[in-house]
Amino acid sequence: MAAARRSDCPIGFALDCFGDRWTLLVIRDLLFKGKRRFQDFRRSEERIASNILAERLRALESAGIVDRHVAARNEGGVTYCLTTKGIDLAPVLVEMIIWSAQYDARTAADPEFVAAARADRNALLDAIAATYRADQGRDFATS
Amino acid sequence: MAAARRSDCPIGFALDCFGDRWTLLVIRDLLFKGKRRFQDFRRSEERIASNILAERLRALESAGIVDRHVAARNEGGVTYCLTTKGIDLAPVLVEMIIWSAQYDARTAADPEFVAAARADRNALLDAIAATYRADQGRDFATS
DNA sequence: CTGTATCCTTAGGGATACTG
DNA sequence: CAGTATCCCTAAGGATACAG
Repeated sequence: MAAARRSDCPIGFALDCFGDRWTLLVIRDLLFKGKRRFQDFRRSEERIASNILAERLRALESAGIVDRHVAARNEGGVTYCLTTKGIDLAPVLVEMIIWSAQYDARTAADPEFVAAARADRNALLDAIAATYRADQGRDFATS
Repeated sequence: MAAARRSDCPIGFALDCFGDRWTLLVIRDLLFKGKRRFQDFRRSEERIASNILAERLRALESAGIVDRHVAARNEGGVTYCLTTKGIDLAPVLVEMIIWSAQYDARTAADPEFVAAARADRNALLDAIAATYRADQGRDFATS
């Protein structure tokens, strides 16, 4: 169901994976907002429709960026989490956040986050991955 | 003509600026392929239509990411170049290239480029900016 | 709660022709 | 060469209802 890729360019490939108006927001929710459930994503500020969300999650799963887990009955519900391939998108998102923080006055990026990124980017990325893996989902992206 | 922004999230802002199927390819052409002219962009592998290209260039200009220059008559033509704000998108593109190089076998990223990025990312970004400003437009992104 | 299923609307995009 | 102007069309997205 994936659209035919338009070129062998790495930028083009990345665009094919997450170059639409919704996918990166879902990844943001996973990476920075600790969201794991369908309804969590739906409640995000941007108000994604349920059919669109379902489709994006399926696409992300089939791209190997997200894992879908069906919890035991008594646990309730379905959860999504990033694979390593998904966590490896953190640098892309971080650079986008830094760029927006620099050029958009209205952007609600955490100044501490940006300062940390500039001071020691590798340490920040390690921290993000560690935090993600610890499943604590601190909200880095917005105050 | 810019669509209303959907949120104050920095990721959302970035998406509003270049989160479509074409804009980042134009920026790629400027940043890594030394392209400066309308027809250059049109000749890119992905074959953008002239009306779409014109619209994206206008949007990029009005976002302050690209500057439009009308050369003297004897110089011929119109050229586009990145502003500082546009050059500052290099980190985003670089991370996308690294990610694609890691996860897509078909991607035609220059191994030297990726190695340089991993070895000393800041040096690479400086080199990109310097090369860009020197207007040499070496082709970093693809072999 | 996690999705499907429909229906409908619109914006984005392709093709093509044309202009200064 | 650097775009406009049209026309057309489809895929992407919103609303809503509902199923397991």
